[in-house]
Amino acid sequence: MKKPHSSRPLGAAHTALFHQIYEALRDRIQRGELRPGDRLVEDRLAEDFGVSRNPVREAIRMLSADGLIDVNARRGVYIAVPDPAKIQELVEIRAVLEGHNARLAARRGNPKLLAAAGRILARGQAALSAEKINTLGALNDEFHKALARASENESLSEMLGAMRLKSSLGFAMSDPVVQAQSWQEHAGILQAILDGDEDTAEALSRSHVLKAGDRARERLEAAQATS
Amino acid sequence: MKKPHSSRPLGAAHTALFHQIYEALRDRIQRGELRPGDRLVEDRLAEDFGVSRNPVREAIRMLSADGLIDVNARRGVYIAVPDPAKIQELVEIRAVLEGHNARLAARRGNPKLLAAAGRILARGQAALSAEKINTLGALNDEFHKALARASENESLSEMLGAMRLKSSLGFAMSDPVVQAQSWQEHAGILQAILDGDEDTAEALSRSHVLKAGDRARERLEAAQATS
DNA sequence: TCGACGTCGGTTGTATACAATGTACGGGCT
DNA sequence: AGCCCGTACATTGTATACAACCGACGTCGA
Repeated sequence: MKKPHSSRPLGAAHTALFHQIYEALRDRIQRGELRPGDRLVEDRLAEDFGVSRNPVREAIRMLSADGLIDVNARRGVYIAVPDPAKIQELVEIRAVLEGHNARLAARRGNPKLLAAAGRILARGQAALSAEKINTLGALNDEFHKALARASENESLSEMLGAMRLKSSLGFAMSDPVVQAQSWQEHAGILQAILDGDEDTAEALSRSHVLKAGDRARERLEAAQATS
Repeated sequence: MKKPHSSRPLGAAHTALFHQIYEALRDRIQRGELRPGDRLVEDRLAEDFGVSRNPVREAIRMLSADGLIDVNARRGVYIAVPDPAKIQELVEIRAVLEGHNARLAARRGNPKLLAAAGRILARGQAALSAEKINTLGALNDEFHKALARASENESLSEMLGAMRLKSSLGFAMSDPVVQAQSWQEHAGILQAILDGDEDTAEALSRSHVLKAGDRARERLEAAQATS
């Protein structure tokens, strides 16, 4: 169950330990190394990271506030197990926000930021053609991040990032045909933004998120049915 | 600067200390007992609450993840000082979400939940007539909470609550005339929801949040100009 | 007079130690 | 056999102790 991840000694940055641990755990969750339902034991984490329990606990509190883990008082903390209904709620909210974000991006029309998004889009399509499926998940995240930046609303950008992470807990990537459709939608969204067509950009973004949410939910329910 | 708040010994509930402290600090921030820019010293808080520094630190980490406090590594933590630009960003996002929430509430049309909102509305209008201005802030929060419940989207409800808190950091209440207009808008929103008019409900909610945001920002900039 | 430097108090960051609770396992009873 | 209960262990929650760093004050020198 637990890979002997063997604790690289925390990249030795000059930020506080609890912060490094917070980011490390966050990364592991995002990468799927820690999966929903997995238990986090403070002692083990402390030993793995080569620190005491205090920084670990503080990191855990932050993850808890982010909603990435569930704390059962005195019964241990677990990676949050996605409840399909909650995920659906989050997806609906994210659809609205992502749509608004696209509208703002179209309104701003910042050439530099949109060009950056275009580059990510090209890389995604290239990776798709080359069938480098394992990199598509990260590129997908990059693309949405680029779009978020293009709206020039930093708070919105942060919120969308957090929501993407929360609503995509279990699964890392899907199969090629689904990815192909997804990147086609990406292209349409970016085009609408470049055209300055706010209504279309918003509508396409919304439906994109909702569709991706449906696909994810299907897979989630299928996975939970087998367990 | 520091009132001798004298530390009632934490209501003696049976939840973990760090959690109680988290909620206590959250409350103090919401009530305005702790104001933006105020410093939080771990030792003092620990002594005030009659506990050690560990639970205090964990509570601080949670508040930090919520965005309610700013942490300057090794330089102390301070109640977040609202940057007008950021507040404006948050208000815009909140307007979109509150609008969507109203749309959902109109779509659901849950009689019980809408009746509850109606009762809050009546209490607010009564308090307005009686010029009990100091209670209007809490009632305003209650009304928006009731509306959030009426959309029957728990995640949205939580997010809106967190955003209201963050975007209304410094100020507790405003003057009577502003409040009167605000409660008039509340009535309009609820009426549209009761009519099942999704478009109107959304539009009114949006403009309500944006107007309230403008008023708050004016007062904030005025306050910062004097300091 | 003014600025560089050293020292010291105050505060944050981390480690270790102890208390308290939950869980799992096994013995005894029916 | 099956269930109840008690004991031991594992783990969380909290307290205390130590280390590292920041900032302010004062001294010294130009």
